[in-house]
Amino acid sequence: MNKKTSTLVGFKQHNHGDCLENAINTAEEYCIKKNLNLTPIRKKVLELLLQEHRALGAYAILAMLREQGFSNQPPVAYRALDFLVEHGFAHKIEKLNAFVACSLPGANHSPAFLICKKCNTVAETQTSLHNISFNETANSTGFQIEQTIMEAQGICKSCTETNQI
Amino acid sequence: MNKKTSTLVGFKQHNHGDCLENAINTAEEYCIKKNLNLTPIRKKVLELLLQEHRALGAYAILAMLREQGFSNQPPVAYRALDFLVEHGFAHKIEKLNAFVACSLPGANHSPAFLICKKCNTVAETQTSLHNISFNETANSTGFQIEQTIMEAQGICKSCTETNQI
DNA sequence: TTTCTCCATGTTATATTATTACATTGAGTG
DNA sequence: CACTCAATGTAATAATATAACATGGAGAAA
Repeated sequence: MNKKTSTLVGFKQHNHGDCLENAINTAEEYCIKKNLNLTPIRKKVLELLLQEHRALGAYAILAMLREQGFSNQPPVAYRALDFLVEHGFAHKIEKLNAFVACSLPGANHSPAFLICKKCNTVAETQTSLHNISFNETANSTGFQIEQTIMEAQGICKSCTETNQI
Repeated sequence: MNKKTSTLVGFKQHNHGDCLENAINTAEEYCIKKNLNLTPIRKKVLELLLQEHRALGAYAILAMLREQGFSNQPPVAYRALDFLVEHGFAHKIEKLNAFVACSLPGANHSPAFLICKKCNTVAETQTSLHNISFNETANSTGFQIEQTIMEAQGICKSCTETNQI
């Protein structure tokens, strides 16, 4: 397999402070360019998600918002999440009914996720090739794919190693 | 693409009565062989699912069970569904929080689903090849995949054609 | 037979996730 | 100024899922 067809983020070491700041800056620039309104709530939710490489449930986010002085009715979180997902700043992990910040903003989006059952870390990969045969299967029957969900659950390297010690 | 790498069921014509009866028979034989207990409730839920090529929510199933005289508390449906999913007779469609009968029982299971947004039909395909690059991406980072979810949403051929007329 | 065990089911209650509906605010426009 | 529209505030409720404990009944063990 050609290594260039896939990128992995989330089970690697990286400078998390930079990671967060870069992502926020990128989002802000993108919103200005696209005339989108990255309001305080939306930005805060994005920050909360970026602080983790785990999926957060809407109600976990809601609790954090309350701590920051925002209103804590469910629609507050869901609206912000809807905005972030709609514009590619975050993704919903269907298996967990929870949300992660996008690790590869700006990229053509057909992401796939690796979800560790032990530590709940979620890694995002790109799926340029993964989907080809799936798409072709679909197209050959006349089915027009609009959105694809790919999520794998298992155990990440770090948890496997920890377990073996 | 090699057509043999994927099979599609659900957007094709077929004799539904036979389909249902065959599936039930297959399930019964399989359960005898594996010493599994296909109780009346479990069998009824499987029948209900087989009558559709759509995903049914647990509460829709529950309502149908009640009509048939079964108890209608949520655990009744969820337990039966758990059994069916665990043994490969049904699948959960995460995107819909709903369940479909397995279209390819006995097959090595790494299914992928095509979900029509218009008619809600769910087609099951096999993913022998689809997953290879995903698996390799995962493995190359030491992630051990236990289960993979692949679901595509879009418009099926029949709905596309209907729309155009 | 009696008792034991275990699986399946019955039942109550509650947890978790998500949406509907309507009111309010506030920035930008005509 | 008042209109509009997007964003937010708020209350209520819908939809999905599970925990916890009680009951029943088949088959094994005594």
